[in-house]
Amino acid sequence: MLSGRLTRNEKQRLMPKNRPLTGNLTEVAVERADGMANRSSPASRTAAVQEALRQAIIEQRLKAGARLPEDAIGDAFGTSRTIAREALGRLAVEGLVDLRPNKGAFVANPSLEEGHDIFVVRRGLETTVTAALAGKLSPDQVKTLHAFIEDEHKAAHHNDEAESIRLAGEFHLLLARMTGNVLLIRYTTEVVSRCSLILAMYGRPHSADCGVDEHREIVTALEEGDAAKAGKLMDTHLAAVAGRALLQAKPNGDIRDLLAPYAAKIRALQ
Amino acid sequence: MLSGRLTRNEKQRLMPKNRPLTGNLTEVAVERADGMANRSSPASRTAAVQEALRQAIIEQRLKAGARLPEDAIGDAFGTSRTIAREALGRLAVEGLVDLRPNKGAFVANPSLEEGHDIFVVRRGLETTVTAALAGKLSPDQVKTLHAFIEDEHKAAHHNDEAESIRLAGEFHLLLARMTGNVLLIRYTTEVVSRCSLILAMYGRPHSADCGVDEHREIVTALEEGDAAKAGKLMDTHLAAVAGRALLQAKPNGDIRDLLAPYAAKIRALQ
DNA sequence: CGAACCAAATTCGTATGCACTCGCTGCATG
DNA sequence: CATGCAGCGAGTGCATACGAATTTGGTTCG
Repeated sequence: MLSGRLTRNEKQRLMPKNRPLTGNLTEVAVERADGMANRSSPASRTAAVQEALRQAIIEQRLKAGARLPEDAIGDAFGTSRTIAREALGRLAVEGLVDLRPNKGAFVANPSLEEGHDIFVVRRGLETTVTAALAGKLSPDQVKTLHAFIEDEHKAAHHNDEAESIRLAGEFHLLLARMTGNVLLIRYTTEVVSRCSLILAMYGRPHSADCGVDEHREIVTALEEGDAAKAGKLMDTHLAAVAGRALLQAKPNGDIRDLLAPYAAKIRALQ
Repeated sequence: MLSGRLTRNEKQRLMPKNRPLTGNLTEVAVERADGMANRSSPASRTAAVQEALRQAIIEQRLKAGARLPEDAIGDAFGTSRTIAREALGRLAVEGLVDLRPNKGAFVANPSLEEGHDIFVVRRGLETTVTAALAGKLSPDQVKTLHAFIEDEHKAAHHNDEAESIRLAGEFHLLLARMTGNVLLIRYTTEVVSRCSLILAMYGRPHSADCGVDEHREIVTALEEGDAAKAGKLMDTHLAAVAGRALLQAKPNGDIRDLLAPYAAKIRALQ
């Protein structure tokens, strides 16, 4: 019964032309419609919308600071504002969306400073991950990790920046999931999402691929059961990623991008 | 216009007698009504309800596993289900509430295992806090901390267990807030909430007060700027708290409390 | 006497309507 | 020409209505 309703997407064509919505919401919705359908369980439309928006934000198809009106999202996904609102609320908790009372939702526009803070937390969390994992990986898990690193290597060679960032994030998530610690998984997922956004915003091009070898080293240390070494490697790895990314604003942005953070700051004040 | 509606509480008397609601929702609501009123800004009713429920859960006025029907909460607080639902959703994110699709919301009933996981994360986070704070405390902050520890000491002497647990949590929050790292503060707040619940559920009586001296030591190490020492102290402190708490189930619970976890496990299966 | 089935009640999931708030535009005024 | 302010439109905040799913209790049949 759910799948039938997703075809309602034609509604989007009569979306109000009111504002030059930076990223095209309808594209996102259409593309994701399949994803929602072939997901084995409906798992609540909210989750589907949330996931779609999350991807769109991380991939920067929805630009930082872009407005996210509830009805536009509802229309785009063929649901009511209720669903859209709920999804936005959850994304706000994740830190990918800014929710300003009586003003609406906006794609998060983290400053460099916030980015720094997030990386600090991430380093702490992932050090915990390595501590939990050192010497406790099953042979299967090790195999999975090595296979994954192989994929990363390939993506890096193809100079596919977006894919590299995504895979790098996935690697860290993979590690977190192997701990089996639900809370640790959730927090790690959140910070990785946010870091992906930050890297996409501020990272220099080709800054992600350097990490593959470091990933390999970390896995090796984990296999050896050397928690201290693994933790150290992870920490310096993340510090390196943060350092590469957060030194400066992305150089290839046009004026609007460069001004966006300042505009956001002003907006935040009022 | 809002305040008038809170008098609707008489509705509760005809609340269905279907289940022996472990904690009385209406008590919670009434008590909190003032809190909502004298809060300077309305600050959204959702937040108020969320806060009230959070307190109620941590103080175990709403017992673990208790049902939290949306209408009952709405009625109790004089709002609609919309608000109640939103608040429950946020609490679910915090881990204080279990949200089972199509079945409703329940007060979280963390198992010892989950408790262990949460403490693992907490140790990681708070180690990060100490790392961020070591040698960076202003004289004012140091003074604040010492004053706080003094309060803890007094509460411990009064054998006020609930207050001791609350203050112990507050101390850790105080530290986290001093980092100024928004994300770190949020995560720490969450884990401290959940740990409070777990301690209340599983902690042995008088197990909290032992921590005061350890708090003092941690602050001293932070003043000295010895990050390693402070981190170590924090880690062992939390390990000790966890150890004291999680060794066994609370002995003074009545039969229903003792059976609750098992009941929850069965319910979770189906 | 027990099991299976059906019906009623409860409660959730979702949509939608109304009111209020905020920001903007255009006009009047110093 | 700058400033203040009414009116207006967009969009959220909240309440409520309706359909669907799940549980409960009773009833019937083996």
